[in-house]
Amino acid sequence: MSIRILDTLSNEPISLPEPPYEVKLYVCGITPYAGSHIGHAVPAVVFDVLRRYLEFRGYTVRHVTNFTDIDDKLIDRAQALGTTVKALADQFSDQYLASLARLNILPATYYPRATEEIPAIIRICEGLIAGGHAYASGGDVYYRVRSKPDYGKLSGRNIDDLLSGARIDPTELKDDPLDFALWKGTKPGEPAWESPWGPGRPGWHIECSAMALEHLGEQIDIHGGGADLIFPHHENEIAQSEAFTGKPPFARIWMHNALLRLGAEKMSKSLGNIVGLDEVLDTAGPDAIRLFILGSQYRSPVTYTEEALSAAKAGAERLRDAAFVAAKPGATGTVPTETIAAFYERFEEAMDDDLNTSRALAVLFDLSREVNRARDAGLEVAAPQVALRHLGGVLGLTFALSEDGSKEAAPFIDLLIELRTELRAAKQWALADRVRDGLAALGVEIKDGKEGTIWSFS
RNA sequence: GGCGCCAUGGCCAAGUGGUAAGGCAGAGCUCUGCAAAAGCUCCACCGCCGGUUCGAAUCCGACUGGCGCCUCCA
Repeated sequence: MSIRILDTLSNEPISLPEPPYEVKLYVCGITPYAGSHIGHAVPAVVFDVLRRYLEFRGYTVRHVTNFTDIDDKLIDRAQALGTTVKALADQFSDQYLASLARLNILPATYYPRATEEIPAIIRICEGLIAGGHAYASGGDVYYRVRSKPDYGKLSGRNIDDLLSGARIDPTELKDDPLDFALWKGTKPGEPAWESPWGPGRPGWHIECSAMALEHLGEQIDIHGGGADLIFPHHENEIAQSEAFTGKPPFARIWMHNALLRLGAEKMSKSLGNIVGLDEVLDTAGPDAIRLFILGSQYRSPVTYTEEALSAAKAGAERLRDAAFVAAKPGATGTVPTETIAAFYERFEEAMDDDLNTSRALAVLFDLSREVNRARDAGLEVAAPQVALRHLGGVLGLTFALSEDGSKEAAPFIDLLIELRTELRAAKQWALADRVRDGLAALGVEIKDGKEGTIWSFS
């Protein structure tokens, strides 16, 4: 079977060409004007899993994710903080990438920045003007929404409905209130670049078209992002890209993840209901976050709650224990190859079906049970464990013990556990339990096994 | 107002025509100095009403409740 992804535009499952094939993947990135919240982890994890699964299935992936490092919010924020747009953007871009690394996200092949694509942006504006799809007005350049009849095809709207929406701010510089800015003439104090229309800066949507065109070509395979980008961002991207190249489709597949909610509402900076990504990373670790996100299919909205996260944390621990538990001493016999193969089949079947990570996760939990059963039955556990770690790796799970920076504590904890083991051997239960309870109070969990005692940070 | 989505056990979440995956929590048993972990067993008829069908959580219609986009947002 082949991988099928539901395309937002056609609402049909679309397959990619069979491998070997290089998948051209463009995922809309962030505007780095503030710290990241867990909502940002959703597309990062979803598209990371897409990438890992494609590679698992034999594809190579050219993955480009942009930083929109020039825009109104950045300008306002920089002025408020008395810093430069560039310094601000660099700070939050770096911070974002550091958080992604902690989440075990594979780095994109390339991370272009809007401010480094100005020549391409200008070239596209000129091309659109030449083709009659855009016009200069004042120091601005606007895309003419009515220049092609299919505007609105991605988000399922038509221009006249949009007009009746009445939240549009008509500007005298625009021929039509729905036309959007490709290039904005500069205002005093703003960063600006030279252009045929005078000094200015890119509008919001054009940078993505430019970067996709520059780094992936005129037609890409998968264009992804959060569902909130469907309109107007991706709608406008399609319009200007296809108008510019004259080669539809701009993207073979449009793939959008549902937004994370906090309580009943979506999490967003404007609502002020944000939970920082790094804080969650600190308390729950990367695997729990991934389990939490991948527990539902990417097009279903997930709701962030403490309970859901701690449930995911418990699940991550279960997987990790199974992935590394030791076989009984003197274990003989192994789990049949066919049994292992069946898990792979189920996993692939789930993932092929529009990245059904929820089902794929169920396979991993079943595989964990297989490991534990094999161990209890006195079998070798290496084979199912290798499979578990392999397939878990496709979902980007690290199986790492807690990533607490408490490594310095490890030797001391080991020493205490050694002492406790001796106390237990001497049947000094009260003292042994004091050690265990004391460690527990400090956040160190102990598990006694046949092969000795293991511990972890809870 | 326009476009669209969702409603499954205590919580989360798969499942789109044939009698409900998985996780968390809970109960019992086994194992164990105790505890934890692990294994086994148990725990739902799928928002409401009507319809189609031999048969529906799954299709159609109405209703109720919730959410998203239409404005910066991943």
